[in-house]
Amino acid sequence: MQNLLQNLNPEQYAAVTLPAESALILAGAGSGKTRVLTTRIAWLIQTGQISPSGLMAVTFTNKAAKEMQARLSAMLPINTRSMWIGTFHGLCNRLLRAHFRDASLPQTFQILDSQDQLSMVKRILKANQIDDDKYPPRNVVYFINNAKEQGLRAAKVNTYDPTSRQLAEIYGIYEEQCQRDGVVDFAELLLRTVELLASNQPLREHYQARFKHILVDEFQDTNDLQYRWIKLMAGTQSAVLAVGDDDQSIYAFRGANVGNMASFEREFRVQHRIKLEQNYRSHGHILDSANALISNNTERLGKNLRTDAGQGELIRIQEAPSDREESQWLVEQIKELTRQGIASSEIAILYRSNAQSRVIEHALFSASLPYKVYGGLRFFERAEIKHAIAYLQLMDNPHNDSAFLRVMNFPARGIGAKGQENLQDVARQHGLSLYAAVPHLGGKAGSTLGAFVKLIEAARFETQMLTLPELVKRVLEMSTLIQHYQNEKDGEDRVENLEQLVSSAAQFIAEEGFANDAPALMGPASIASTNIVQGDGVEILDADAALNTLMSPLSAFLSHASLEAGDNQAQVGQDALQLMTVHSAKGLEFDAVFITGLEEGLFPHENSAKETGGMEEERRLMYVAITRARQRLFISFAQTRMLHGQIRYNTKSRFLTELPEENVKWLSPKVQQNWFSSPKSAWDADDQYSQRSQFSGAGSSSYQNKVSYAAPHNIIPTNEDGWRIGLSVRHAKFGEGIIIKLEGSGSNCRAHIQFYKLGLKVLDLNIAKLEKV
DNA sequence: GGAGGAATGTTTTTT
DNA sequence: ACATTCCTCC
Repeated sequence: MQNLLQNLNPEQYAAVTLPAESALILAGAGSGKTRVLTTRIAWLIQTGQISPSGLMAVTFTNKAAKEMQARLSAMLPINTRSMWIGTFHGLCNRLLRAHFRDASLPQTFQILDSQDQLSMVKRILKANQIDDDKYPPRNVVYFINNAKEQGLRAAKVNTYDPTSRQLAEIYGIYEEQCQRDGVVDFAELLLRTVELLASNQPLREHYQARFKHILVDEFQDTNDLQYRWIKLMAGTQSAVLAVGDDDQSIYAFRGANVGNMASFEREFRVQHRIKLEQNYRSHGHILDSANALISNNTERLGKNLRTDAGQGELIRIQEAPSDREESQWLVEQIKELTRQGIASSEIAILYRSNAQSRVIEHALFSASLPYKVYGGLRFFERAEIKHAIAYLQLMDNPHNDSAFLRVMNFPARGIGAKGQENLQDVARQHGLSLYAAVPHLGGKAGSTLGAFVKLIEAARFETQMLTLPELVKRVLEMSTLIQHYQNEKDGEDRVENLEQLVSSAAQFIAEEGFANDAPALMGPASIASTNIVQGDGVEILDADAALNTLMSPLSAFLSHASLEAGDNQAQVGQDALQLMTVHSAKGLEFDAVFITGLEEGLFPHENSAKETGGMEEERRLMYVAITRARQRLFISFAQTRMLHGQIRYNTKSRFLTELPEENVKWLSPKVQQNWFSSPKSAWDADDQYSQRSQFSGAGSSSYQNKVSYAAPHNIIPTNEDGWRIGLSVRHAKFGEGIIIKLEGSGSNCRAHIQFYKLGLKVLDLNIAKLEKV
């Protein structure tokens, strides 16, 4: 035990050895959060305060869950597979499998991923002749997921106008369809579990009594439904350890509610709040900058990182005339870092949006610098894999319409759009699944579809006793998927992926502890034997959490395919530069980090201004970006950038002005764009006018650094008609103002103009009569 | 059923 | 600019 607690700093030690009461750990970036979480678990077990089955640890990503299991295994000789360590969705999946009857689900219910959910909504809109211009499928999906995250069923959704009534109606049809198909979407996994626990007292009390300790990672990212689930699992007796960092909350856009941290402290009567502020990652200049930047946010619980690592290097800031030159500069800097002996894989290039990667990739490619882009298509999201999975889903549940639709005519077997529509009509009339409706269909479509149904039935019969890898292999053969791709030009990769599916099935069986010869379709006998019937007749499962005790190998594999879409990350080990969005960089760290595109409108993103709290979230995003760096941090921006086929003229990000001057070094001339680059600049303040007038002259203002640089005219670009950012203009109606952004060119050129009296307007330069002042 | 052209929509993302 | 999806025509 002494080993476990060795080398913890006082705050970490305090967190690890907290009494069995609820607590909030504010864990700053690089403060050893995962270490505290895993050591806490190990300490609780080793000191005999809890058995491995008496605690639950929840994360957001599979990666984090696996990391926790791996570190725990290294600390204690225990089987972590049977422990309740997993993602919100993974653990809910397990609960619903164990209590499928109480949750009114078929035992082999399947999980709809986002793609499937969207196609299902599209299908419903079509079948009910709802105008998808008025109700775009994406919005409908958003509406449904949102309602579910509020815990609202279709019948309970607030409707206040015809549009919301229609949306609620679609939601209702969607619910019915899912139930009939035996499928649940991601939000449903959570909602179903919450409803199950809320309505089933014995079950709820059972789990509340069982899990004396609940640990939640990245608590700032929880949404309302996830928070409700934690409350239901905890009851009043369990000790909940919430670990999070409000300054790293960057997922409000997908429903995360930082407010859950405050609610947690209040509702769980938290007596222990521990701040982990000692940073083990970054050098001083980097950390000071991060601290200074984030102090501009008002909504904070308050935290300041410190380091013993020394000040280190200054942060380098580069201004480039264009995005291409920014990338060129990147190449030079990276070559220099490589010369200094920094491994490429220890260098990250971060950007706010994926669209920015193209020009960077181009420059890196031309310079023959190897790189990896994170965030592409993942293994189980590839079309050929989705097709194979659909066939596998039909083995377990042929009434899954989503799966049926995906492959009933793939590979093509002559079932046209007409036939498909007829089948859907017949199915709707009889209230049947597509599969069950086939015998009611006549004509040519009836016989071709009949053949397809026979194929599925034959496959189901033939594979009954096969193991999972055998079953996958056989289904690939019978479906002729592999054949189809072999005949297709450029199909080699797809064939390879399909073959890899067989090996990933074999690997899965081994990792999850299924018997090598277990029939894929057969549920484990242990489900029945571990169900204990309590006095009041409610079945309570008290098995471990291992998949092999809850599901058939096939069911488990299909869950795995939906819940862990596979790696979207570059291969580790290979020495290549790491390209990714700031969002995907969260949780990672690198020796050297480049943050690119620090421009108003891009970072902070222009869309963020529309959302309440949007600017603060952008600033947290910048905070996350800065704190990824261990030793070297570079920040760059470009005056012009190609975006959506148009040249955009942007000004430097306000975040740059929020970094303390003593921590940064400007590599390029600092351009005088002061009139609008300061976030606090007030347009109606008189002294702003005088600053503006300094622009046309070449001198530096007091606002500037001591050093004076080249005249800004050389740097700020002028477009073909002589318009440029910073130009003062007069409009007959709006009065005087200043151009802060230019979009497009030629006959399609607009200017964003900040008028002193009337504020921001966007004017078409070919229409508006503007006078240069 | 597939090729080729038009229309469309582009912040961030996990499960 | 560019990818994806939709639509039309053979």
